[in-house]
Amino acid sequence: MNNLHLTNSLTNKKEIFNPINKDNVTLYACGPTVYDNPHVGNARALVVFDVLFRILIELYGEKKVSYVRNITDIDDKIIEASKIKKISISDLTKSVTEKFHKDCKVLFCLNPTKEPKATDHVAGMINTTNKLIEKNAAYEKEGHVFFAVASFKKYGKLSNKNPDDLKAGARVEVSKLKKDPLDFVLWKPSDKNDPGWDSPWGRGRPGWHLECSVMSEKYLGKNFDIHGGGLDLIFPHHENEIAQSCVYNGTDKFANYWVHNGFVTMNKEKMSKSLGNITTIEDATKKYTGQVVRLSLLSAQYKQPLDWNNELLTEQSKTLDKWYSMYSSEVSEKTPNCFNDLLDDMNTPLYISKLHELFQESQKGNKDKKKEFNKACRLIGLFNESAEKRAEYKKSKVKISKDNILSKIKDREEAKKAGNYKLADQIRDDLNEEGIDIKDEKGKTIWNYK
RNA sequence: GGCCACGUGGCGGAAUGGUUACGCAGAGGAUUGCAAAUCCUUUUAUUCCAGUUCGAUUCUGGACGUGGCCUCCA
Repeated sequence: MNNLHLTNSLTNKKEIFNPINKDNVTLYACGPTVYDNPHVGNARALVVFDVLFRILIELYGEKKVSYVRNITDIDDKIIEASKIKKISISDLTKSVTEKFHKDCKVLFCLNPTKEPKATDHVAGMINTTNKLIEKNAAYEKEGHVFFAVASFKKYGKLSNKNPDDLKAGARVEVSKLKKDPLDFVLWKPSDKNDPGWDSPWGRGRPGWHLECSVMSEKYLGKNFDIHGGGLDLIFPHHENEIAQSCVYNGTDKFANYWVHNGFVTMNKEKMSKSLGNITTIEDATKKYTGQVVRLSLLSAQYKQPLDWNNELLTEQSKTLDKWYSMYSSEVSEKTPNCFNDLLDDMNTPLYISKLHELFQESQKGNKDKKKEFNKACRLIGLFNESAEKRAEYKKSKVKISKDNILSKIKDREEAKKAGNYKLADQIRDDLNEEGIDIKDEKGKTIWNYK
């Protein structure tokens, strides 16, 4: 397989990826709503699309891929959170955005080409809303503007839903202002104290789906290659994006490929804020390293569910420890053979199995394989910190001082010489407790931070 | 209720119409003062039923089970 294949949610089939323009391959991924600290579920989407970005870069070249990931900094959840936390909206969004950026860095995600904010694009959203009204695809009612779903015939194609079923199964109270229960809001009025912008329909703020349509068009064009996000965004978010963009653009083509990642689960249940079963990225990367979290997130194929638990993390942590013994700054220039496994719908587990093979061969002294191993690790965002830096990180978790360690090791060596193995073993056990790994190799004591 | 995904060894997790995934754990061996690390060898699996087929874990149908979407969510 030398072509990239992706499962397209539009068709539910694995398809060969053909970009519209090989000199500018375009990827849009839904970014965070900055109202609370990002959790491991958010991290999965982040890492999955980072890997896709890296694959595209490897295939088409760094300068020929445009990756846009938005930041949603206006939303009802943000307003609510700022009231609960009693801090201003701008302080809240600023601090959460900072935290998000920190998490991205810890997870070794590349910076997207562009990271637009919703609040910088309100004018564009008003403009789009106006056009949709002109086209009779939207209507104003008491300061609200709704998109009329009936104006888009293909509504429901992405999420595999037919509008009649949706109406029948409606579980939410429908606003009386809507002509059709499926219609969704493009613009809504803001209370005096809530953030708002002046518009032809009064002071208000945009609905959620509109920003992605406006920003993707601005930075990637009316028709672009890949749109990604979590499985839970398919309906209604992405369905609504498609509807409003297609009607606005007067086409039936928006993103050509829709890629959706599966959920992170806890005890088989979706990790989500509303269920309260979340682990923040900050906590996860504190306890383990960012790389361990990253490798764990890639241990299942992106569409499959991924259960988050200690066993997973400790296993990946062990793997990375092992692998780091073959860390090298000498990296092969060639694309490794196993890259093909990534091309096959990002089959990261299969790719990782090849990393194990390459590791074994490099350990046996095969220098080419070692270079290839190092290249292959970097390709999915591993080995981004040197072995020394990683050791430093581990050192920070150990309380005992280096001098103390060295002196204890000296004591142990003397005890060994004297044949006092009981004492020597005791010292080794003690150091082990402190987080120091001791091994005797060829008569020498080798020690490492665990 | 509608729609979707999934069900592989002790665990995680790929693949495949007939041949070892891989990792962790377990067992045996080499090595070691004993360990650790490493290396070698090795045990264990395709939810159930029916069909198609020379042959199905893989394709088709059904049953059961799990999870998800239908409301904010990555």
